[in-house]
Amino acid sequence: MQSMQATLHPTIALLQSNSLTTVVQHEIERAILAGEYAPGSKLIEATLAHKLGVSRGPVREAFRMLEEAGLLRNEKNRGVFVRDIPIDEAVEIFDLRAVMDELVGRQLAKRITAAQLREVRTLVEQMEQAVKADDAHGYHMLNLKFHDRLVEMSGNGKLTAIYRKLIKELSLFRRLNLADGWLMPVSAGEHRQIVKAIASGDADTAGRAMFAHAMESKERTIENDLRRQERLKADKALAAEPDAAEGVHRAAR
Amino acid sequence: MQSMQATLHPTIALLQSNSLTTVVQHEIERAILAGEYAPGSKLIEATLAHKLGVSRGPVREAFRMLEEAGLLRNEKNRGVFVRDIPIDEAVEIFDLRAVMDELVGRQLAKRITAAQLREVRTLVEQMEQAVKADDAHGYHMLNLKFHDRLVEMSGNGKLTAIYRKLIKELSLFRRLNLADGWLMPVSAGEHRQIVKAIASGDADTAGRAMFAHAMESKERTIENDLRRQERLKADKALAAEPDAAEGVHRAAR
DNA sequence: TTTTTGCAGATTGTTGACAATTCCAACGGC
DNA sequence: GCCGTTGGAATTGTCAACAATCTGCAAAAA
Repeated sequence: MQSMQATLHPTIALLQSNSLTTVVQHEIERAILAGEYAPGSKLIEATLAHKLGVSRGPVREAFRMLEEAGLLRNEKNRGVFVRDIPIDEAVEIFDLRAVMDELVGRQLAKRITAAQLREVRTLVEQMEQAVKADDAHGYHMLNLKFHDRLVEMSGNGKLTAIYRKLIKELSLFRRLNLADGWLMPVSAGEHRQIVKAIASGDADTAGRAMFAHAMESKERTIENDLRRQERLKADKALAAEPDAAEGVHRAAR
Repeated sequence: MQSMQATLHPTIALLQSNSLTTVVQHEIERAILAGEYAPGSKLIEATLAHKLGVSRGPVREAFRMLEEAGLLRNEKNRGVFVRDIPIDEAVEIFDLRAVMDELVGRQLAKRITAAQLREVRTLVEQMEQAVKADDAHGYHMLNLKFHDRLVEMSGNGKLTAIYRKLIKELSLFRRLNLADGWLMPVSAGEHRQIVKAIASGDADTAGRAMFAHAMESKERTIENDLRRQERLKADKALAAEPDAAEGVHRAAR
């Protein structure tokens, strides 16, 4: 009798365990992380409900979940908005991630298996190929996967869950996106060091390598944001005096 | 004009920013943390809605939030239950908390103010008085406050939020409650050391002190759980052979 | 011109009704 | 006695309607 459960068609099994609320939640989360809704933009219950072919109830419940997950912000009687992470919060997240990564490194140095080591080495090689091919997007994806796998391999489920939550929130920090074309080779070199330290079995060294790597990307992000702020200020000054520098190509709006 | 906002009566301001969902969420959370709903017990939408004088909608939305917050667990078509944290997850949380506390210690060593130092010293003294008075409950409350204040003083909002979330989940680890009458004096001594290390301004020492303290309570919890498991097993063995040891006073059921 | 007031449309907050599912106990066949 | 079945009760999932609130604009007042 119970064995029939296993033979059910995948689609049916999906509808059996997922309520509409869950489906809606995942779809909205996917869309947000894919950048289909920009940070700060407003989500309208009725519109989404109609688009997904459900009533407003499940949409509202999904909103409450995503709100608690840190992806949406709710203003009573005004609506829900995609959250926009300010630079200060991003920095806080980086500090937190650093100590979490340090723990990951320490744990992995002690308990990583040969198969897992092969897997992360493959990822590092793929990243180095992406650097050679100047494929920033591919590199970014591999980088995310590399760190996600390391955290998962640490064996601490709670840590994994919180790490992923933080990464999702970080992706709402707009200014991050344009930062990664920068110093791919440096980051790639650090990855090789990390794997080496973990493979050596030295917990302290592995922890330090992970911590340092996280702090590096924090510093890179801060610098990049400063540059960005300055460029924006300069842009504004130009807009205030439109008679000067007519031929300069500027961003639209 | 805008200054009027600030002069609003507190009650009005409360109703203005809190929807029914929010109120219900906080009430259920309070009840859970106060132990009014035991871990594993089921919460019925209609019952709660009636008790709080609202319809099921807000209750369901509050459920989704508390689910995401890790206090409730949802089984489709079967209902929501107060989560019961298994020992393995509790251990994971302790490891996480340890590295977070280490970060707190490092940050505080650098940036704690004189006023803040006075405040935590007062808390330590109050804890020592609780030890003398053999007031386990008072000690427990002060201990929670002591650590919460330290985390908050670290100035990292994200860390504070996650720390509090973890503490709430830990409180659902039933077996914890009976563990604290144990070694209050030891724990109290460690607190004094922590404050001393922070006051000295040495980041490494302060971090280590915080880390070590967290690990100590982890070990204490594990030991206590082992003892508990054994006692339970012995109890079961007795129940299986009811003819032996008739006069022994045993827990009901 | 500037500010205020009033209204209409859009959107969110809340509710009660209905559909789908699970639970449980009584029943009957083996 | 044991197992599967079959009702009905309890509970959750979903929906559509209504109430409350906000937004933007246009007309009126200063």
